[in-house]
This record gives sequence, C-alpha cells and structure tokens, in this order.
Amino acid sequence: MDNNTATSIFGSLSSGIRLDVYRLLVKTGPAGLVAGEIAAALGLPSTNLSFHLKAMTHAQLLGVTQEGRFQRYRANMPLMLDLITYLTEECCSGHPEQCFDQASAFDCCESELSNPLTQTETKP
Amino acid sequence: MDNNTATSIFGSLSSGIRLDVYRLLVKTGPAGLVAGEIAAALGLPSTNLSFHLKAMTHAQLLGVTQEGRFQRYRANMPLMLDLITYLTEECCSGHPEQCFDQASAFDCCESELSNPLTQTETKP
DNA sequence: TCAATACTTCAATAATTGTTGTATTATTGA
DNA sequence: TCAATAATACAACAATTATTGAAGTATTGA
Repeated sequence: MDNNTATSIFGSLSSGIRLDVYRLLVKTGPAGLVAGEIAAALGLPSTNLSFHLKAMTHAQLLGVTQEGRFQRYRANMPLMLDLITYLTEECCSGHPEQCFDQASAFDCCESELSNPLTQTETKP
Repeated sequence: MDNNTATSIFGSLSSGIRLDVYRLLVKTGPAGLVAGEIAAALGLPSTNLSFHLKAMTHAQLLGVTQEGRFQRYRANMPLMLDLITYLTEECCSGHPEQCFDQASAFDCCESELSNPLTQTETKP
C-alpha cells in the first residue's frame, strides 16, 4: 500500500453514492450484485452509476466479473484490511495503546475482540 | 456515524497531502504536532497546509488545541474506529467470515490477533 | 510598547470531479 | 435474424476542490 493507492481508495469513498454502493456490496458479500440491481437498490440512473462503478473498480475497491450481459460487482475486502494496516502503521511510534488513552469509550488495546472485522457476532 | 460524516472523513483522506498529515499525526500519537512542525516535516507552504488542516479539523479527523500562538493538532483515533465499524456493519448480512473466504492471504476470521488496531506488537 | 513569530483568512485562478442525455457495444431469447 | 435488454462511452456543462500570494489577527519576548 502506498500513498497513491490509499488516496484513490479514500477518493472512491468520498461520495455519498459510492459509499452507499460499497456498503451495499459489503452487505451482500461474496454474492455481490449486478449493476442493474445496484441501480435499482439505490435509485440511480444507470449512466451515473456506471461512472461511479468505474471509479471504484479502477481504485480496486470493487472487483467485477462478466456474466452474460450482466456485470457482477463485489467489494474487495482484503484491500480494506490493507488500508487499515497502512493507516495504523507506526501508530504512536510503535505504542498504539497510547492512541486510545485519550478516548473514553474504547478498550481496544485491552481486548483482542474489539475489531468488527474479526468478529462473527457483535451483538451478544 | 452517518453517510455524510463518513464521506467527509473519506474526502479528508483523499488528498495525498492530507493523508500524509494524518499518518504523521497517527505516528506522533497523543503528543501531536503544532502546525509549523507539520509544515516543516512535509515541506508545505503554511497557507496551503492551513487550508488542509482546516478541512481535516472540520471533518473531525483532527483535534486542535491552542498553545499560546501555536496550534497543536492531534489525530482523532476513536473516529477512525467508528468509521471502520460503520463500513463493516452488516458485513455479509451478519456473516463476516464469508467476506474473507475469497481472499487467500488473510486469516483474520480464524485469528483474533490480526487487527493492527488491537495489537501493541506487530513484529514478533 | 513594538517588532517578530505563528498561523489563518481572503480573493483570484487553476484543476478536478460530478451529472445528464445521447449514442454505442454486446448479449439474449423469440 | 432481430428486437429487447444490460451496461458502458462520450460530450457538454455544472459544481467542487486545490493552490498561491497578499493581508490580517493574535501572541510572545526584548
């Protein structure tokens, strides 16, 4: 992960439409959705959605596979994990527990179970 | 966390300069840096840096406190955790382990130790 | 008090990004 | 084959964002 890759991912998620698309595809997981389903779910004109899908695919935030005349899009989850790693590299110069001393409602550094990405159940 | 908040955070990190600023401040942790130190570290004209710091502060990605004639900036780490939670809410409709079955090099769902935010040591 | 320092604001301009409608490509099923 | 469907490409225009230099505000220390 380098600065350019990271900024293009962030740029991809800096529009309300693209963020909605991404969250929708995170929700559907490996099944993904074809472009028309995304357009219907979000109520967007196909030409505008296509513009945004292209941007997200170019940033590698989405993957796409052809199925006949359909294009199926999926969220690239591993890339998001890479991005988080990049953001927190050298956190507090190697002492990440300090980053959260300031915060009240976070106990992430005391617990190994606080990352939503690593849990299958968040509502016990 | 709502769509608008999240897109403004992503917009904040969609410029190479702002991403450099954020990562620099993550690295310095609670100590933070004053504006002049950031400008010196990144080699930026103060007027341009000020523009970017204002954008990041407005998005709440940075906090700022006055110290005499200095302005000290710090990264808002808890906000980043909120953002990650927002992105992964309803991941795979409640079955996040599926999101990573596609990936080869990630074992996050088998291990509770893979989140950089929850570790104090990443290089054993 | 006053010059120097730290930083921000403002205005002008440049560059990038977003939206829409129309046209085009490719695939399917009758 | 051919009309219908799915989606993308292009062009025009609108809107937003970035950069710079000059001017302004506030604080400090001599």
